[in-house]
Amino acid sequence: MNYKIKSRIWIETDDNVFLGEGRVRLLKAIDTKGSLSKAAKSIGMSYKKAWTLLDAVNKSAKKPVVITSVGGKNGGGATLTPYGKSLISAFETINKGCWTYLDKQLDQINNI
Amino acid sequence: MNYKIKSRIWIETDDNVFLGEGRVRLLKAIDTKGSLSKAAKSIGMSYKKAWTLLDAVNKSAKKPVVITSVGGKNGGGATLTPYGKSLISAFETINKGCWTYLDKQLDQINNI
DNA sequence: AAGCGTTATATTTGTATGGAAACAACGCCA
DNA sequence: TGGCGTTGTTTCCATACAAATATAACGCTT
Repeated sequence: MNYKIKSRIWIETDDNVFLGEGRVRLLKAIDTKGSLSKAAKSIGMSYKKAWTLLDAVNKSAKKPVVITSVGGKNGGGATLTPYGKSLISAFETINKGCWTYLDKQLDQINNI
Repeated sequence: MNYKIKSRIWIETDDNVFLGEGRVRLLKAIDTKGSLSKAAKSIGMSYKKAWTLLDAVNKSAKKPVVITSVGGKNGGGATLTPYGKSLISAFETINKGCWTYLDKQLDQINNI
């Protein structure tokens, strides 16, 4: 059995984690579901954890990432801003590039 | 304040973590100290945790990484094999390459 | 005005992780 | 042969993390 190289990347501001793979997955679910509770349920995450993650994202973001509203037409909801969509896109592009870089290095480990 | 991209890489075999940054730090300390207990103390890690990590490394490695001996001249000890040294070197090279790749991608995040 | 589906928040409960300490086994050495 | 400094292993406890539960607040809708 050969070795595999795995990686995790994330974005920080002042030692606060801002964006990682789990948060990106949550943001994408928010984009398709339109609500935080439905997004959390769709990815098997508790509402509380989802709310905590979203709160951390919004607190350390330079511009708003998700707009939430309480009460109203359908009880409220959460929508991803264009800035949030761009962030997700950039994150995933960089992440894929990291994977392909690591794949190219695999021989250095397996051929020792 | 600008964003920073951070990363963690590790090596797996069959869903078992084989080598990561913490294990590499432990292996390097073993190389300089010659014993597991002294290595653990030198990097502020409990002996039990160090032993557990080393056990996992040895169990999923394709060739021996650390040779341990019980009893004897100085009570025993732990020595890094040439294979282990090569692994550490390759791991750190790949890790640095990952960091420089990510640094080059930073503008994609900060310029949105 | 009551009901609904949200967001937002606090409280409790359960679980997993990690450290501390204790101790057996081992083999050289004096 | 007893002492020493290791590795190897178990047990217990504390702490942090995660999950479940409960509830308030909100504002449209009917």
